[in-house]
Amino acid sequence: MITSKKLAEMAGVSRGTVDRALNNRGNVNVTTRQKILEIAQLLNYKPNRAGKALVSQQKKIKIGCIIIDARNPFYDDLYRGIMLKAEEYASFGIEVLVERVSVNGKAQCVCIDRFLAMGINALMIQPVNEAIVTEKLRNLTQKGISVVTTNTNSAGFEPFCYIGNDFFTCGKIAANLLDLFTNGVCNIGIVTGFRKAQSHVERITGFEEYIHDHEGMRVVSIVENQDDEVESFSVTKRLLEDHPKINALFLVAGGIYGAGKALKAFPDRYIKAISFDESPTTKELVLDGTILATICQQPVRQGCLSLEVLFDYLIDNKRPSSSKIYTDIHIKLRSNINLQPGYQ
Amino acid sequence: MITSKKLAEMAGVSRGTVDRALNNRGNVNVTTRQKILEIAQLLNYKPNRAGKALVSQQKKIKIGCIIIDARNPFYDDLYRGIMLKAEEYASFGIEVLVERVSVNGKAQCVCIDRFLAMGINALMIQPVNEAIVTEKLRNLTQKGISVVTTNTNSAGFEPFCYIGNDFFTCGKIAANLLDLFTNGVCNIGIVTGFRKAQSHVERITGFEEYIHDHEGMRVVSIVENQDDEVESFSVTKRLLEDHPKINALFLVAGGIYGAGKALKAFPDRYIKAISFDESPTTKELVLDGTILATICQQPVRQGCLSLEVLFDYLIDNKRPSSSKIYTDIHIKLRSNINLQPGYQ
DNA sequence: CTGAAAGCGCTTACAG
DNA sequence: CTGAAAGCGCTTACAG
Repeated sequence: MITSKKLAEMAGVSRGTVDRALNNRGNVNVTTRQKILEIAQLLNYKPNRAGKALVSQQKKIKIGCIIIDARNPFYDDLYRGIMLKAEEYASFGIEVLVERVSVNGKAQCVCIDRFLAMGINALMIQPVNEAIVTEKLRNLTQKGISVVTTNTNSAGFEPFCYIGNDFFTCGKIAANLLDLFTNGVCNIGIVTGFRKAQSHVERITGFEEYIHDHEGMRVVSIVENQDDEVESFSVTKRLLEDHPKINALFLVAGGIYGAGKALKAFPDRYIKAISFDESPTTKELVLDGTILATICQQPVRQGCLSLEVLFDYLIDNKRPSSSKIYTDIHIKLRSNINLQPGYQ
Repeated sequence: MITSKKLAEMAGVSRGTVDRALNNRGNVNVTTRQKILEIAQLLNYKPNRAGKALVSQQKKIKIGCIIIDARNPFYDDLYRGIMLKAEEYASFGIEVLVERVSVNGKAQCVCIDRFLAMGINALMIQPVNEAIVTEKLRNLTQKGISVVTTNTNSAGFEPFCYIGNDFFTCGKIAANLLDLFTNGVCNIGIVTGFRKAQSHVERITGFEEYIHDHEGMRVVSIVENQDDEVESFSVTKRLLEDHPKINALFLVAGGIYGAGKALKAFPDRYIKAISFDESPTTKELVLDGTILATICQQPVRQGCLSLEVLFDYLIDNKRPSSSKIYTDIHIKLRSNINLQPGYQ
């Protein structure tokens, strides 16, 4: 293995100088620097991660994490992913602070300020889409604190890296499944969460793009359930009553349990339904056949990846391959919804 | 952070003694050992990975990898996964040796012997299912060399860890998809690779278990294509000619391109076809609608995981959570077959 | 059975 | 602009 010590010997300088040259810390004579870089290149020198990690512990690196606090098992999975990595990184001397904050821009900002006071070096956040948060995150970036946004993004903010889903493609896949389940002929009812929520809009846009060149597929009506189970039950029920021809249902966001209850009120309509994510109630609906497929987005992995990206950057100065990392999209049916996910 | 140095101070002994006690290296007075373990437990001591990694480099750890050499892009992906990790571990001073060997038990054994002579500490292998290989792998295990089997296993051999697919469940999922695509009513033709290949048999068993309680689904005939494209074309063509009622096709293994060609000869039959993996030719068949869905098994990730498991064990003495790690099963349709996989 | 010393590869003050 | 020394947390001979 080629080490910085060997490099120093070959260049006839000290290891300190090698370090300064390779890491652009200044205070190196230009020609000396050139020489060192050349030799490093020639021997394909790669700094040893273990050595690097050991000394970076002295920096007492802290990573702050803010995830949304709401009654949604999806967020619990995100949390689990974070904790998995937090534990691993503890053994590298890195401290990970995690806070669950309600869906509220101000509350998120307060938490960020608290993290700042504690001296975090990087932040992972599932941001609420409010101007006040965008502003705050921009501020952090200016201060040199890298921000990773997970699962959602704050409009107009350019994070160090976004980690999450490609909502547009998810919508397309939903349409593709309905196409296959109905032999390309269906009257579709769409139940969305909020007409304005960016992720919900993107899913519907992807869905519509797919059916655009599938003549037999038609959207009959779109209703909104505010991500609320009770509301979802009543709007879905009314939707199905008002449109007896609907034989396919696209459940865009929350309120799946409520919609499922409504579906069960029309057992003889054989409506093909598609949903997202796999909360326990959704799982049950897939298992009992009310929902034929649900499209999942690896929340645990999103949590893991967010910390991995920051770790690699803080310890190794290694940037992610892209500023957007999309997790895999899993189609789950009755026969695979109960599988343990592979190693996260 | 709590370090072995701190532990030593608290127990009033040297770091050497702490090390011997915690790692069961012997030569420690029983009561001293007890005391050290107690304190470690109390303070929830976790050894620092960076420190451990740094010293384990002096062992010059070598991992040997043997994957099958055949014209199958699946194996290339496995190779890519291995190389990804090999590069990462190089920066931990670990050497990864990779050989591609033809489907031949003796050739694999010769390669293993070569690796032994080079002093490998662990082996990753995609074993050929022959007694001679099983025997050799058992031998390695006895010598204290951990063996991970990837993608397939050698009958009767208990590896340190198996990493790959759950073929049985894959078969079930295939049946589940056909169920959904045909509204539960179909006459199925099955094209398998080899009647005796374990993985092919398992996929068919899973498939049959699913249709067992789905009255409308019926298997009309099973044919064998020897994983050969030309053979596959002719047996599939004959199958469809002989059974005009077949409206669903289950492609169990290789020869997908040939089967696709045969399918195209019967455009007016609208046969619903399902396959496995995503070689370039299979991708094309999914994109042009000949195959509706293909079930994929993350070969790159299988390669990565195999090395990860060995790394964690060699460096950290950490065993995998289970002796079988199944990678995720991805259902790919026209709308998601061209997506880049998330971070491997 | 135990401890003191040296070393893994890297970076960080500090003295010059 | 440069080098010598110390140190991160762990393990490994070696001397007693």
